[in-house]
Amino acid sequence: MENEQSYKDKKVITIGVVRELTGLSERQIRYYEERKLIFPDRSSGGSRKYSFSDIELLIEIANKIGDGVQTYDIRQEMKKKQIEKDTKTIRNKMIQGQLNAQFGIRKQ
Amino acid sequence: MENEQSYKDKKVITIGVVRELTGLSERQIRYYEERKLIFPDRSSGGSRKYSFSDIELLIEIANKIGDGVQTYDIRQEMKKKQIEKDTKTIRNKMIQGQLNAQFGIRKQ
DNA sequence: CGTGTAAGGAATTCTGACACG
DNA sequence: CGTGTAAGGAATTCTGACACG
Repeated sequence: MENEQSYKDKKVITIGVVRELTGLSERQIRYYEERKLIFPDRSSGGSRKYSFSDIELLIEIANKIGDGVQTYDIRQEMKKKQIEKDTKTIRNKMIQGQLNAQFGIRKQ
Repeated sequence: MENEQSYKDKKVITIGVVRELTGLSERQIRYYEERKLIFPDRSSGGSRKYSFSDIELLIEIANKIGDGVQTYDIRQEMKKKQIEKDTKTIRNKMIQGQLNAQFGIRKQ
């Protein structure tokens, strides 16, 4: 659950390769970043670095735009999903905290 | 067994990122290719592209060189390993062929 | 709104060679 | 043998802007 994901989420891919892998133009890829849909890392020189996850996300974004969804709405969707995810994480942490406090049970 | 590996073995990483990830110099990385220890893809423009597997292999190579092993000997080791692997693959295929011929058993 | 494009510059990468040892 | 380096050039990427609609 750590080593597997380390490949998928590691931001190491330059925009040219992303262009090839997604079929999108660099203009499109940069624009989606401008609209806060995607968040590449930067090299020391300023080049964008993407992960495989980012590439999958870009393809989803492009599909939605192809369906007529606007970037603003895509962003709202993503925010909502993120909140759901965070909520679950917090709930789990609270339950874990309760268990620890009462029984000292701890996940390995 | 296909999608997981597709990330690890996909050659999408430029030499600069490989340098950062391995701590090796570009000179070293290119030299190991010259000695036939590593085989990056090339972009249309000629830039080298490496996979995460390549990065792991580069680290192994560098460790061996640090131990005093010469590139030629590392190459022999790698060849030997590859032959063992191929032998196993061929043996499996032959067994599979026998089973198919006699019983029509087929792997899904 | 989402995308194409030309512009100019900076960062990245490439090859072949000389150097050291 | 394995690696550093300076050299010159080519490929890659960056930003800000104009255009269309």
